[in-house]
Amino acid sequence: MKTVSNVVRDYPHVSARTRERVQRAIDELGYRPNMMGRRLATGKTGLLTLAFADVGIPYFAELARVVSRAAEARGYRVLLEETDATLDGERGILASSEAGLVDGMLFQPSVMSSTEIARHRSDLPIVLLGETAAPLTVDRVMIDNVAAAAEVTRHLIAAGRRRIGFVGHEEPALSETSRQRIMGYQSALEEAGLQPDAGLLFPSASISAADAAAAVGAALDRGASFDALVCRDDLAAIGALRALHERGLRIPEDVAVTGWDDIRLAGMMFPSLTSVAPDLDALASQALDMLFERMAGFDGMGRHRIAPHGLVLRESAP
Amino acid sequence: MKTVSNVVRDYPHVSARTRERVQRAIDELGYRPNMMGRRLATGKTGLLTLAFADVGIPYFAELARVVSRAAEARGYRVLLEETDATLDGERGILASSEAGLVDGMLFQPSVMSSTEIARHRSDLPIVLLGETAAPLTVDRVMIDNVAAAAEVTRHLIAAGRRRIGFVGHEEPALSETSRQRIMGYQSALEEAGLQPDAGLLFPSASISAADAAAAVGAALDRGASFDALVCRDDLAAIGALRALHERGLRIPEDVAVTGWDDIRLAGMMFPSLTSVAPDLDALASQALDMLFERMAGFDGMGRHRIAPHGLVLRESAP
DNA sequence: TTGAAAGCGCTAACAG
DNA sequence: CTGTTAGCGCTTTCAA
Repeated sequence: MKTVSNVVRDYPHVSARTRERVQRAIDELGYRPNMMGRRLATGKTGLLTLAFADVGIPYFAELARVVSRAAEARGYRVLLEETDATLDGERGILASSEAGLVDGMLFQPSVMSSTEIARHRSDLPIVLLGETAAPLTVDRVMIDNVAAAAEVTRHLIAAGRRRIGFVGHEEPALSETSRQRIMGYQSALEEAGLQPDAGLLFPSASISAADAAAAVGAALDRGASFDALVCRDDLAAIGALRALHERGLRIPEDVAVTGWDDIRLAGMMFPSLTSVAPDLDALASQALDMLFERMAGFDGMGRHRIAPHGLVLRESAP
Repeated sequence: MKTVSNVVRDYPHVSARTRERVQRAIDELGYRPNMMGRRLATGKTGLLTLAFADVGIPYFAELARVVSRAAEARGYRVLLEETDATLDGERGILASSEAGLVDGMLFQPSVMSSTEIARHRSDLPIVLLGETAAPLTVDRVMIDNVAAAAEVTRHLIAAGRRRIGFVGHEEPALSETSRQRIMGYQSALEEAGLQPDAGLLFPSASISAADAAAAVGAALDRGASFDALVCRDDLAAIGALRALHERGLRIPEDVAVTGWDDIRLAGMMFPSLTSVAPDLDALASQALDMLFERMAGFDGMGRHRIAPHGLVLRESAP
C-alpha cells in the first residue's frame, strides 16, 4: 500500500524495479488516485476559492483567468464564487458553513465593511483583493487608486482639459473603490488650481455600461458641460462613449474619456479607450504569495501590498 | 457520533431535546463539518468542473455565471478549468489524472475531434456544450447554429443587403462552430438566389476583436466591397465595427453588421449590435439536467439537445 | 431514537 | 527500500 502511494507521488526511495512493477499494474488497472482520500489524509485540499461580485464583469473575468493560471502553476485549482455585490452574498462567502473544502480564499469584497470582515474569525486563510477597507489583521493587495486616478486626471489637464467630470460611482453609498478614485481625481484638479465641481460627478445606478450611458446621457440632456470624463471603470467609459456618440459629440475633440482596468475590449472601442491598467499578474502573484504563507502557518499582522499599474494611452484621451 | 451526524444533516428522527443539546455544543465549539470527510464517506464531492477555452472571452464568462448559479441551486459548486483552446489543454481536462475530485463535468471543446472524445472512456459523467462534433455516446447541448445563421442572414437580405460577407472564422482549420454558421449563412444566400462569394469570407487569426478588426480592415483596404457582415461572434462584430469606423464607413447605412452571443456589451456598442442570442439559462439547465441524470446512474446513449435562441435586433442591422 | 462498529481511499509514522 | 498499523472526519449498516 505504502509503496504504491510512494510510486504514485514520485517519492524517490523506491527501487526502479518495484516502481516499474507498480506502474504497470496501475496502467493495466487504470487506477486513478482518489483525491478525497488523499485530501482527508493530508488535510490539504488543493483548492482555493476566488470570490468576487460577478464573472460577467470583464475585469473580474480577466482576474479569474490570471488567478486561475497562477494557482495552477502552484498546483492549486480555483473554485469560483460570486457574491453579486450583495451583503448577503458576501456574508455567505465568509460564513460558508462547510470547513475544509478549500485551503484558502482570495476575496474581493464590494460592500462589506472592514469591521465586519475583521470580526469574522475564521481559521481559513484569506487574502483580500481590491480597495475595500481591509482590517489591519488581514492581508490585502490593491493598486494605488488615489495615485492612478490623479495620474489620469493630470494627463487630461496636461492635454488642456479644464472641465473634467467623473463618471460611474455609486449613489448614495460610495464604494471604497470609487471614493479613492474620486479622491485622486479631486486632488489632481486642486493641484492644478482647478475648482472641483460637484455638478460634474455623474453617479451610475450600477456597475454597467448601460447605467453609465444613462447617467452621462441625462447629464448632457440637462445641459451639463465638460470637456473630459474620468470614468470609474472601462464599463462606465464604454457607456460614456455611447452617450456622447448618440448626441453627436466628438471624442476626444469635444470630450476626452478615460477608463479603468484596461479590459481586453478597451482597445477595440471607437475611439479606443485610454485606461488605467492594473498589473494583474503582479496582483495575483502577490496575493497568492501571501495566501500561501498564511496557509503554511504564518500568523502575523495583515500585510497590505500595492501592485503596480500603468496608464495606457489610446485615442479617447491621447 | 451518529446522532451528531444526524443533527448536522437535519435527519428527522432525533428527539428535540437531544437535537437541542447537540446544537448547543456545536455552537459553543464552533464545529464545522469537514467536507472532505463527508465526501470520502459518501463518494460524492458536490463539485462540478466547467471547462472551456478562456474566461476572458465574454461569452464564456457569461456562461460560467449562468452555470455556476444553476449548479448552486442544485447544491453544487463549480470548478473552473481553462483549455486555452489547445489540444493539450483539452486532453489535460479529460485525462486529469486524479479521480473523485468532481462528480461531473460540463465541457465545451474547441479543437478536439469527436472520435478522440469518444475514445476517452472515463467513468466521469460528462455533458458537452457547443457545436463541436459530439460522439453519439455522449450528451450534448447546443443551439441550432445553422438555423440561427440562416435567420440572421435572411434578416439582412430582407433589409435589402446583397453583398453579405462572413467574418471571424478560423483559418485554415475551421472549427465546427464556424462551419455550421457558415453553412447557415450560405444556405440563406442561396435560398434568396444570391451567389455565395468566397471572396466575402474574412477569416480571423483568433477569436478576438483585434484580429477580426485586422481582417476586415485588410479586406477593405484591398478594395473588398460588401453591404453587410455576418460575424461569427460578438467579438468579431466589435472588431468589424472598429475597422469600418476607422475607414469612415457608416453603420448600418453603408454596411450592416450582426454579431453572435448577445454579450452584455452588445447593446452598448455604437451602433449597438444586432446579435444572435442563445438562451443561456435553458442551455445550462438542460446540460445540468442531463449531467445529473448521468451522475444518478443513467447510462444510455448520448442525448443531443437543442437550446432555444433568439435574434436581438439593434442599430447595427435594424 | 441512540450508539457501536466498520470502512470510504489515502498518508504518516514506524518497523522490518 | 518495503510493509504494517493507525488514523484523517465523516456516513452507513446494524444493534440496543
